[in-house]
Amino acid sequence: MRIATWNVNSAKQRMPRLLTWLEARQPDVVCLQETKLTDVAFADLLNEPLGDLGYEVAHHGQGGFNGVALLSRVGLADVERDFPGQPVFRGDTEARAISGTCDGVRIHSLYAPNGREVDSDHYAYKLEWFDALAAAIAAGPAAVALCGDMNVAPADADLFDPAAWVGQTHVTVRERQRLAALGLIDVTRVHWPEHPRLFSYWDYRAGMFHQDLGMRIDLVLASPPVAERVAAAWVDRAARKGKLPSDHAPVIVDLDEAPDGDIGPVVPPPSNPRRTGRTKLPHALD
DNA sequence: ATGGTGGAGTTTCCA
Repeated sequence: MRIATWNVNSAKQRMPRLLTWLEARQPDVVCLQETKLTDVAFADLLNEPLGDLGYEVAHHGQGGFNGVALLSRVGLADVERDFPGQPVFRGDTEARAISGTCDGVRIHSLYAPNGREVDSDHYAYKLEWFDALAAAIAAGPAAVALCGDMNVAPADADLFDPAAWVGQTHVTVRERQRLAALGLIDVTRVHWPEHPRLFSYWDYRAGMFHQDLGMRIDLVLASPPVAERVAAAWVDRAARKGKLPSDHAPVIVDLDEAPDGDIGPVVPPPSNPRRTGRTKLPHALD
């Protein structure tokens, strides 16, 4: 099963690219963020072309800002908008979370609050949002993947220059603690433990992408039953190139088949690490 | 030149 997550920065502006990219990459499950559309507008624009590509679609949007979607061609069950305990900002529950079960995995498409300035009301909201998310995930299914724009760079290695972020959001200890407290595995980093430029976001301004001055804030965070199935995990930088790109690149993760629980009593071959149960994966979140 | 881009939606806010 191929899972992808992409902050498209307006599904309307990105529609031609999105459809071309889906055909090229053939993801089975797609998490989108910053659609910036209402549910009606998203459906009017995309339900037909996405249906033609074989996807079931669930969208949660408010128009203008935020907006998340979940596409699946391997089943899309028990769709939930928001998550239990999700905080409000200035009275509004923002459209930042949608989840569904796809081929046995609970998939969350998430757009974390930006935080704006450290210690602003938006920053406090961001921390509360992560706290509530952690509680909701802990109470949910064991096989889970959080996919999306988490607006936190897990480590300094996820920044082109850590000095450029001193005093700014996305890198503070409190934000990184919230990310780590989710207790999940950052599967892209696990598969590229030493990669110095595993960025997923580059500011539109000042030629940042062309100089590869970016940061990694788009993540797939998986629980052990999912993480141990990861065969590949990468950032699709090509999708950031060319005309009218999003400022984010997609992250793509391939999962091996789930272990089959219906083949009778199994004595797992001890030489196969996939069957010996997960003990430890390197480079979990700091 | 006192800025750099892009998307929202009206005029400035947001990222």
